[in-house]
Amino acid sequence: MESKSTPSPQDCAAGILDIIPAVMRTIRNRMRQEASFELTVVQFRALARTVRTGGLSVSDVAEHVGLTLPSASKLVDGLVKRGYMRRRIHPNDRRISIIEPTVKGKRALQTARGAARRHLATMLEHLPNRDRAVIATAMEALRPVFTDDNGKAG
Amino acid sequence: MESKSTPSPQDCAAGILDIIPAVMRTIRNRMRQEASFELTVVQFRALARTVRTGGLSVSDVAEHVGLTLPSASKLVDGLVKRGYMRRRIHPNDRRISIIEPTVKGKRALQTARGAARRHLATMLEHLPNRDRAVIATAMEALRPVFTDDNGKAG
DNA sequence: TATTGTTATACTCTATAACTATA
DNA sequence: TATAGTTATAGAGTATAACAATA
Repeated sequence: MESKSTPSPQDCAAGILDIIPAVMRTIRNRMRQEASFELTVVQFRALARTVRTGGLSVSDVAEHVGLTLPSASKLVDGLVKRGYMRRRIHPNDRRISIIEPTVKGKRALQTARGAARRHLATMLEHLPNRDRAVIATAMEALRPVFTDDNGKAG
Repeated sequence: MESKSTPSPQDCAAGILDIIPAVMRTIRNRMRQEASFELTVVQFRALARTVRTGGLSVSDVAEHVGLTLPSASKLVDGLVKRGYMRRRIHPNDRRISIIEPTVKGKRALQTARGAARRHLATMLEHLPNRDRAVIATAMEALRPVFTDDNGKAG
């Protein structure tokens, strides 16, 4: 594999298009199979954002997970109904719902994240150290391109 | 960023879990927005597999895209109805449907792939060459872990 | 009037169960 | 009986449009 000498943006994009969906499918399927995974990827992301920020609006959720506002509202509905988060009215603007995680939500997130991480880690275990280093570095390179935030999500 | 010295499988997994969904969301949203993208990610993958293999069973499609057999059957239904592929009966076993791409299917795939690649490439353009090299290498490292096949998909 | 969010409605995707046809 | 696939049915997720409440 001596194709490492400066791939074009197109080559790089092709590689991403080729691999990322497969990785995502693995993550998603795993979430579906595991009993401890009671969250879809979107729900996971929404909850993670809620936990991370400590409290945010429905619009913020919508933007973060890439849903329309009505869909985000329904997404929150479901997570509230299941006890992972709660709605609170913004003290200065009664139109705004502040979404906050519950203790159960924080726990579920940690459980889900841990299980996903462990499963992925198992799959990566047999790679040479060097490959893992490259992968980790690549993820950090991709972060600013595909993420609004700057820090670690979660 | 001097965290390159041998990240643990867990660290590596955390990075993947952090970034991959965001990348995937970008790809998916782009596919939804672009008029030239008449395919969802799953449809895209199924069609790509069909084109790549030249002909395969519904079960093969199901396994490749990670759907149940009935769902894959319906997926094929839709793609056949829209003229991207056709069904043919296996000459030696009449139970098996051989799925083949049509000319329109091959063209649509190339169009979709090109558009996706161009869009992603634009996003990656401003990265330093070195980052792109790392990303491309990382994708190749991930390929055998998350993919059944060995060659390039497409 | 503009903004934030919810409700109403419909469509797509996916799953499980039951079924058909073939081996 | 076992296998490949389809049909029937139902549930989740998402979108657009219409609405309600607040600013």
